[in-house]
Amino acid sequence: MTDRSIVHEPAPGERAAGAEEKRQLILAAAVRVFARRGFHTSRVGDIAEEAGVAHGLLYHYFSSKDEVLETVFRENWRQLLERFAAVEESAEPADLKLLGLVKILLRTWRNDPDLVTVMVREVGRSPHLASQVDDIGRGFEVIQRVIEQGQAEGVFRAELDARLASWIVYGSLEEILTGWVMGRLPDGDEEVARAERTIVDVVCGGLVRTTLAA
Amino acid sequence: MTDRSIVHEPAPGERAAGAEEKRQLILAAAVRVFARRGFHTSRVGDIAEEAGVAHGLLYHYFSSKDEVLETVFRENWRQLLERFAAVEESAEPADLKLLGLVKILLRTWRNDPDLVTVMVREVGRSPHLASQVDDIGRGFEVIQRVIEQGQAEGVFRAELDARLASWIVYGSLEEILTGWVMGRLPDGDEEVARAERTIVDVVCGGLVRTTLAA
Amino acid sequence: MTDRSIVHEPAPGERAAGAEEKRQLILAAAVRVFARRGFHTSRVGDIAEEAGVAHGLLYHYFSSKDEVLETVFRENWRQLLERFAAVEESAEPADLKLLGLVKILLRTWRNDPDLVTVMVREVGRSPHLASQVDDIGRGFEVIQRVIEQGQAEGVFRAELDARLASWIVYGSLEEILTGWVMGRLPDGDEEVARAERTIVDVVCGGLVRTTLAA
Amino acid sequence: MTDRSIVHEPAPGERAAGAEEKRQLILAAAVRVFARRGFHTSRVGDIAEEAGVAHGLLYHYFSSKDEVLETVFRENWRQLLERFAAVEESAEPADLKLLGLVKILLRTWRNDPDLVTVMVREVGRSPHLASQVDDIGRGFEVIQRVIEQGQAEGVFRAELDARLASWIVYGSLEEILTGWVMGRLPDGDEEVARAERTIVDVVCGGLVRTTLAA
DNA sequence: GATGAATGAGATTTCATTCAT
DNA sequence: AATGAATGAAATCTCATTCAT
Repeated sequence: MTDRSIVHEPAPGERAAGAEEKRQLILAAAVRVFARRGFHTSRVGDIAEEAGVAHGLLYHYFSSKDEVLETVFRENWRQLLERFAAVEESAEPADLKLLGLVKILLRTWRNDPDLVTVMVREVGRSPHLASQVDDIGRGFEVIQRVIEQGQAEGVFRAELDARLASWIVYGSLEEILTGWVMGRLPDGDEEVARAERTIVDVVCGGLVRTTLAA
Repeated sequence: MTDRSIVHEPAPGERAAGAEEKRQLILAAAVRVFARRGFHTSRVGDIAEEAGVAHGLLYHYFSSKDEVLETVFRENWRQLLERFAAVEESAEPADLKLLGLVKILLRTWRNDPDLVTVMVREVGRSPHLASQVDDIGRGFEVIQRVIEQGQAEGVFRAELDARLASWIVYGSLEEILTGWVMGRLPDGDEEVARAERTIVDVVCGGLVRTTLAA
Repeated sequence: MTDRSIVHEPAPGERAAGAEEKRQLILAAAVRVFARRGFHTSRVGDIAEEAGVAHGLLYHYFSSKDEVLETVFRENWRQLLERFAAVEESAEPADLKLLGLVKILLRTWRNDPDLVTVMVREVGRSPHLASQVDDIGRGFEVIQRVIEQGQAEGVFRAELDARLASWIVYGSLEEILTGWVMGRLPDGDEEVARAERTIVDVVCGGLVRTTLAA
Repeated sequence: MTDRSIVHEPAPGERAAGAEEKRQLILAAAVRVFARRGFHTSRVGDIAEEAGVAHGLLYHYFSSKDEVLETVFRENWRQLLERFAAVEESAEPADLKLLGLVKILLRTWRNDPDLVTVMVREVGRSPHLASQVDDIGRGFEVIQRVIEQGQAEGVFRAELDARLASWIVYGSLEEILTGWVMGRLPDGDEEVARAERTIVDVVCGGLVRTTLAA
């Protein structure tokens, strides 16, 4: 929606609007199909059928099956990055920012599990989606900067490698999402809340019981 | 190698030995090819060529391309689990055990990057490898038990969810391996050593600087 | 031809008509190829080439090579059964009906030897064409009912097993068709006419010279 | 057995006897497998497995899968022709000879249904078994000569085409065998007896009730 | 925009046959 | 004689993509 305002609209008539709707229809269908069957085993015909259009139409909006996946990733990851940026720019202390980032990712699961499934399973580790490399990196960088900020503020330990730490945080998130995606980890509302707490708790406070805390 | 002594040898002749060698040849070739091109884009012919055998022979030893991947996973993961078990059964305190587990996984990267590439990219998140589900879970369980042991010994904080914590630890490991696999994270000897330290450091000590430590 | 008027036409445009034409093109090509090389030794590519289309198109209309054969059988056998029914329902005496049925089968050879070749060689005795079983049986039943009618009318001997007799009649026909198909029996116009006569003559009158006839 | 005496026996030792046994073992297994799955869908490995030998051994005794089928046909058809010849040379009248021939073929079904299945389904109509052509023809010729003898003796009607008539007789037999093979016709002892009677009855006496007979 | 017929490269898998042991 | 590992031609079928309508 907000997105739409950016896109070139040839005419404010129904034609263009209808066309854009179809495009979104196809993208949404693709997410469902990719989530269900995986990218490689999904057929272009499956996506078209799920969207209720002829499969030829898909090539009106996208140049290939790969581009559909890339678009799914790009358009959604951009939204995520925007929300990341909002957290980063907030006035919170570093640890609360970290919690904010964690919440953004984990709650996306509740909102759109299919989308997360696709992101986690298909995009994260496939080497052939060119665009994704930089964009994903940008997510890590936000986490890294928040950690560095915490170190600069004296809240986080300065001796830790902030870059590696950002990978640890992100890895924790992605693994738990994967657990939910694969159905190997319960994912009710309560569990999501607990996961948020536990990740921040472990990553910030560590597993070890400090003498004072005891 | 160690395997060989365990394996049933149908006949003490060279035939069986030769056959087993070929099987291993194919499996090793498959790992290289899957690492290079990904499972779905690898052709059976590529594997055969890499192994220096006719592609038909592959079907003498395996019933399908899928079974090759499954076998790669199963046979190697089993080895990993055995080494995990050794660490778990050692007399070390919980945090050192955790370090031991971390080392096992991260150093495998140095020993056999292709294998890790395949495990991380193809197996970890593909829902269609039946056997894998249980076996992977068994890895998590070891980590979880080590954490629970730490909690029981009073070293680790008891209020943390040990199961989620094990996913966090494993996710950290896998993400950094992924970083190496994708070439997005430097992976020299020094970096591997630092990653080991950082993971244990973060997970055990947390990011936050405790008042006393300061 | 007659068929066309019955078939459901999805749209009154040329598209559907063109598609149906292609389908028939493929079926006709398949008959020629199967007749020439036999079903098992015919390649899907041969059929496509004979039809002048890409082999992929065959799978647009049929789900497998087997289904092509099944369709050839089903659609043609149905026509035959309709002509059988017409004879059965006519007002002729039983022996003339029998002659009618014989003529239908034997003259098909002259009209479409390839089709008969396929029917005789590939369909009649292959156990894996599911649909065929019932339909073939229906052909026998017509013959049997005509014989039973003849018995009821007192023209045919009542003590004969009508079912077995129908198999005898049909076997006579099929064997002579086979002889033509295999080139072991001459098949000119005259021979076909003589075969018609001889079959009816033998089956109705018997080989034995009756005293009176002598 | 009787056969064996004709074959060249390299030495009267066990080696040769054992070898010949294996050959027969393979042939018998082939008949069972061909009957069960059809020639084209039977694998050489199936035959070997059924025979309990390695599939390589098959090529010790036969040059190809085709040759196995050809051998099955040749060796068994020869036996049949010998029995046909015995009937032909007997002193019986033509109609009884005809009955004799019918009995030979139909009773083989009871003795060895698998063999008949293979003969009927695979050999009779496949154009690629070279040798068979002449041999099968020889069967027809016996029938034809018996009919001609009947005509010469004045028992059978002279105006009938003896050659076509022989095809009719043979077709009747084969069709009923096919009915048994395909399970579309009951095949108990009684049914076999009735089939014998009916075939001779129809073919000799005809379906039509003669005035006197009535 | 929309359809779906048509294409054809390409992938997996099968299996008869060979041959070293 | 006997085995079964090894070969590789060949076949079916899939499916992304194009394009005429």
